[in-house]
Parts: sequence; C-alpha cells; structure tokens
Amino acid sequence: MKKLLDILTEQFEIVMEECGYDKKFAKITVSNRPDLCEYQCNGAMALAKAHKKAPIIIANELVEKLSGNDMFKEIEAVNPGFINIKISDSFIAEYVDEMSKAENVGCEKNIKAKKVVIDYGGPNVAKPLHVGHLRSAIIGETLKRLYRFKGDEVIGDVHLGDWGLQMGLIIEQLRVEQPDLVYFDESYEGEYPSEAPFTISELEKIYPTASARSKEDEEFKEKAHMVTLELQKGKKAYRALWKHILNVSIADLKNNYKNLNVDFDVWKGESDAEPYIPAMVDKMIESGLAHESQGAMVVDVMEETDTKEIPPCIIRKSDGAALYATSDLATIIQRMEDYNPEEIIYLADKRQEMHFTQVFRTAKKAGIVDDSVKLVYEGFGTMNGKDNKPFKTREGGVMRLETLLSDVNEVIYNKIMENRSEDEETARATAKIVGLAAVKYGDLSNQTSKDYIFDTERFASFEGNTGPYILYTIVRIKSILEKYAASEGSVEDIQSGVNKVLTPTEKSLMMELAKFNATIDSAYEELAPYKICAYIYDLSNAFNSFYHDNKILAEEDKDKQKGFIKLLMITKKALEVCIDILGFTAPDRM
RNA sequence: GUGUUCGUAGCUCAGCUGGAUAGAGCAACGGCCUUCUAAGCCGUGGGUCGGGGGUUCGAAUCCCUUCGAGCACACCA
Repeated sequence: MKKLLDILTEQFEIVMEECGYDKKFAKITVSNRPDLCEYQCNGAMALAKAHKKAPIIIANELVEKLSGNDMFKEIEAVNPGFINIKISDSFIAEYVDEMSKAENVGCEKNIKAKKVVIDYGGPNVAKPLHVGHLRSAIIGETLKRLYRFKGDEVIGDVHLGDWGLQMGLIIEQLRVEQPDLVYFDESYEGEYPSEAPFTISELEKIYPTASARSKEDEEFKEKAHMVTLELQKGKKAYRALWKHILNVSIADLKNNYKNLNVDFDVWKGESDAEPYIPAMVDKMIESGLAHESQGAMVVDVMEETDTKEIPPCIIRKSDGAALYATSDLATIIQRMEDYNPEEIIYLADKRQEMHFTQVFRTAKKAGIVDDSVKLVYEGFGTMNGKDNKPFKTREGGVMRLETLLSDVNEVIYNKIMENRSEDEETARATAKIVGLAAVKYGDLSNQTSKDYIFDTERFASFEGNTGPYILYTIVRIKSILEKYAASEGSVEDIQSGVNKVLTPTEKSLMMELAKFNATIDSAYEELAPYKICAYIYDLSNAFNSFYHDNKILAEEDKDKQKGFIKLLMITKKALEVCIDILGFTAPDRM
C-alpha cells in the first residue's frame, strides 16, 4: 500500500511537470505548523532561484492547478512560498479503511526476502545474565521481529561464550571441590553419567570462585590452562563435563530469555566455530594475507580513506592461540556454510566498533564472504544508572538481569494494588507483563547508539512516554470493544468502514494511523526501533485525545458508532503489531 | 596525542537529507471524574539549541574554529 505522503507528493509531481518544473521539488511533509495546516510543500522556494521567479508566484501557480482535487479540503499558497494543505475527510477515511483491509496493516513486505543472521546474545555459559546483556537481547529481538514483519527470513543466534579458559577454570575448580567425581578418575573407562554433578546455582558459584582463585593461585591457573587445552583436544572426561556445563547453563539461560520474551532460533557458540579455525588461519598464511608481526600472525586492514590508524587484525597470538577475532571470523565461515545469509547483523556494545571493523575487513579480504554479503555492526550505548555512570547495584557490583526485572515488577505490582482492587495472583501476572513493557520500552525508545539512564522510578511512574502508557491505551480500547460487543454484537461483523465525516480528534487519529507504513519502513531501513516507540506514543496520544472528545458507547447515531468502533479496531491493531515487534504484549486489564 | 560520538527547558529526551513561532515527558502551577479505566485529558510558566565565526533569501540542522564530556586506539572478550 502506498504511503500517504507519497500519494500526496505524486499529485504535486504531476502539476509541477505540467508547469515545467523539476518534480523532485514536489516532496510533501507533515506540517510543522499544525495550527496552519496538516501537510506542506516547500518546493516552490527551492524552485524560485532556478526559474528566476518569486516563490509565491510558483506556489500560486501550483495551488491553482490543484484546487479542484478532491483529496484536498484546503490548499493555499502563503508567503514567502509555502503551500499549506488540509486533506479531505473522505480521503483520509478511505486510506484508513484500506489499511484495515490490507495485509500487514498496509505496510508492504520486501519484494525479495533477504536471509539474515542476527547475532544478539553473547552470554557466557556458567555465568548469570546481567544488565550488560539486556540491550543486546531486546534490541536484537526487535530487529529480528521487524525484519520478519518485512518478510525477511531471519535466524537469531545467541552465540554463546562456551569455549576458552573459563571452561578450564570451572572444571579445575570442580576437581578441587569434588575430587571423587568419575570425571577425574584417570582409570575410569565406562560411560559418564547423564546427570550433571551440579545445579545451576552451584555452577554460578563455581565460576567466580575459580576466577578469583586463578588471580592468586598460580598453580591453579596453570592447571586450568592445561585442562582447557585437554578439553579442546577432546579429552573424553572433560568433554562430558563440558556438555553438562552447557546443558545446565543453557536451560537456565533459556528460562531467563523467556522471561524477557526473547527467543533464539539457534544456540550456537564459539565452540561451533572452533573446528574452522586451523584451516582458516593456515589458508590466510599460505595466501600471504596474514603475516608475522611481533611474533603474532596479523592481517593488515588499514585503508587509504581511513582518518585514523586501524591496527592490524590479529588472528593468532604469539603463543599460537586463537582469540576473539579469530573466533568471530571462523563463525562467519560456519554461518556461510550453514545458512548462506545475505546479511549478518551483530549487536554489540559500541566500544567494540574497532574490533568489528577489523573482523569485517579481514573477512572480505580473505574471501570468507564476497562483496554481496552485508556485514553490519550495530553498536549500542551503555545503560547507565542515575549518576550517568554504567549501571551498578547499590554495592557497586553487576546487577543480575533477574534482579532488575523483579525490582521493576515489584514497583509496578505495588502501583497496581494502590490503584485497583485486584487479587494478588492477577496483579502479579499483570505486573510481569507491564514490567517487561516498562523495561523494554524504556530501552528501545532511546536511539540505539546512545547511552541512556535506566531509572526505575521513572519507568515505574507510568506517566508520559512509557511502555505502561502505551499498554494502558490498548487496555482502554479493549475495554470499549468488549463492552460494545456485549451490547451490540460482535465487532467483527461490522461491514462498514470508518466514518467519512470526522470530528477533529477523529481526523487527527486517522492521520496518525496513516503514518504506520512509513514509520515501519524507516525503522527497518535505519535499524531504529525508537522510531516505532515514538510512533506508538504519538498514536496513543492521538487516541487518548479522541477518547476524551468522543463518547463512543453513548453515541446515539449507530452508524457513526460503528465508524468509531472500526477506528478503534484499526488503532488497536496498529498498536498491537508495533508492540509485538518491540517484543512485549498488552494485558486485558490493568 | 590521534580518532570518534555527543553537548537542545531544572531533569530525561525528540527534532539534524536547511524552511514559518525549536517540540514532548517528568518536575511546578491551574482546570476536568453521577457518563467508555483520571495509569487519562485540557491549560500556564520555563530556552542566548555549549561559545564564536562562515555558507544561505532562511541554520538547532551544513562548514570551520573553540570549550566541555564519553568512548576507542594490536596479542582480553
């Protein structure tokens, strides 16, 4: 379905060409002076110089040609050369009716679906999710849903940190704590138990203990290195333990992500890329792409257009070990082999920009991906506390994600109990839904690349530009639709469209609705979830004004009432589609 | 030091492919519930768009400069 502004622009393009002007100046925008008009065209002023005419003359010329067009209710030229437009009720009403019938609420899918991998998890096994994992998860989840909404095929990959020294540390610490386990019995030759010798909470304690110990105890650290090496070489006992660590940890992670309404299609990790590393590195060396520098093997990635020094990408340390970049490169090979995507998007902290620049350039130079594959790094800003410094617990530690969520839920639960009489179970369930919306909207409504302040008080205050406000709006609509259905019959049976003669707030709501496809498209093109947030906030405002100015259930003109109900249905649909893309849901009551 | 992002109301943020009077929310103040959820709506006050130059008919927006802040700059991930 065409965008409203494009339809209006086309009208101007036609008359501009008729008058001998370049149609690129026909662009219509939403008015920045709503007191004067709804839409505007500023092209006449830009045309003035080229045609050596006063802009107002050009504007008048165009207006005269358009004045008979029934899309417009009013169209006038204003000094110095603005063209002010008000559209007709019937035009906007027909547009909204078309939206309600169209697939995807009138937002067209891509003609050719892309295959895309989104890498947006990055949690480490055996470590709890903390607030540092929040942004990646919720922004990534939203992009995945947005891409799917546009018709693309998306594979969301959690990309676990499941390899490396940390695994050795855990196993070695386990040996210290439980030396009698069969895994540590060198003479044992049977099958290893299928039950893990630890629970998730035990596992979560083991890693910090081991990590602290390795900093003080050289011998322990040495052993952990050995264990890591043996694990990587495939020692059966350690592999079996490693599997247990993975299984226990992944089960817990899945549960945590589920609470965030975040869902990954594949649970691959660094270990899956590992097998590709030796051949990849060898090939880079053989081809002459990689060269030795200070004992390490590196790939030069500096380009002439760079404004600063880009250090070479190290693919093998001087001690022969692989590192972050190596693993990421091997992961690209694995992904190309498994999925052959046209695009890979990485969600990572914006401080990692240099790293991804190096990796992407190396991947292209090494021919791991050809030029048609888009490698996208989407760096996000830091989530800060109220002091505008990276978010910490009161004690200065890293806050677990669970804790953050339950804190927010608690505040919201208390608000619900203050405002409404609800039984505890219902209130808890509602608080969970609203809490998630508060957290996600609070995050997504900021531009991805910017730091933002996570302020529980503010998010929990429920007022203004917040997730709960959006949900409240949806709940209001649901409530009216329910009541209407109870007295007048199913809302789905209404065959007629929205009203064609509009009250002012009714028209404003329709004009806001009509921005849907343009908003989704620009959010998609710019990877900008905040645009969807801004849109549903405006849409909610428009609805709430409409709600106050029009009595829907008390409306005596039944046809007009049906038109209202129809408008509510499409508004609800637009809001619900948007929050679904943002990864949260609305309760039935709150 | 080099590069990079940013600096808009007391606070949190939009606006930045140049257009009319720079917008929201919070906080402050004042209205609106016998009527669809007042977690709402309507209104008032609040600004040298960090400073200075330039380009332009026109600059928060583009260019230069300066001040201030964050971040990154090869063997961590």
